[in-house]
Amino acid sequence: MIMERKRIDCPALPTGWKKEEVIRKSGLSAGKSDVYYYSPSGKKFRSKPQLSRYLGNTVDLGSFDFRTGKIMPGKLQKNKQRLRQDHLSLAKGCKPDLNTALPIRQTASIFKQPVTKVVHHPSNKVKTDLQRATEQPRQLFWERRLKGLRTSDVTEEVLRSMELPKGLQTVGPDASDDTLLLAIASALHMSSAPVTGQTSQAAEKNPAVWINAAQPLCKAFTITDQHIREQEVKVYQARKSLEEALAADGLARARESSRDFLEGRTG
DNA sequence: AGATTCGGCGT
DNA sequence: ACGCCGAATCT
Repeated sequence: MIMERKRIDCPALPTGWKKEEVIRKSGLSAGKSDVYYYSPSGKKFRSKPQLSRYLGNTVDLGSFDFRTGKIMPGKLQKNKQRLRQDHLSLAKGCKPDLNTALPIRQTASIFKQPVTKVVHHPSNKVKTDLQRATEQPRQLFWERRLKGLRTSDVTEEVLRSMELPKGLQTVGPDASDDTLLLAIASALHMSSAPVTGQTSQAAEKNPAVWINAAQPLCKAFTITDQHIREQEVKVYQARKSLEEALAADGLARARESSRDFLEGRTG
């Protein structure tokens, strides 16, 4: 007997995502149901955290109800978020979860994502001035929050991290190279001003007092022609592998859609 | 091996 | 009461 096993389009998710509900037919929990989602590529998801990890920041699942598959506003958004990155998430083998453990703003985004400053006064008006992005107060040592973040691809495999040149060294309370890398990457995107590092000698002795918050927490550095030439090679190689990846992806998509067509499916 | 299915822990 | 995920079972 063929059970009704229909995968229905889920409008609350990006196009191509399907939802399925399976009724339990025996055991103590007979009559209850399980809900699954399928990505456009066919990967199965059986919980909201799993879905959330996969979609990352591309979709806000805050008010997404996994069981119904609909956005449910009014459903108060539980603050499941710990203020500190505590023992629980810092514990062995537990990778930080970009989506739930940290506010989106703290990622090294290519977009400016300023902190919103809310001041209570009836006569205040909302400013839409984009320029204010650069005027926002910045927390001293905010880079510490980048600690432990890892780049990973959609399959959650951790990608090989970049290595910084020897000449770059951290200043301040967090001495890890990982954080330094992220801090510098952020600095490059946050402002069009040159990234110089901390130029004050005093910053090294007493960072809390002398840090220039507009600059990443690294010692001042010098760029040589040799550095530039090396970087040019890296960029060339990166472009080449991107080109290859795009070509491979194009082929894969073409294959998949023709297969779907032959098997009478819809895309 | 991969998919399916139900149990049961934690909240 | 239910979300989530481990693991037994099925194909």
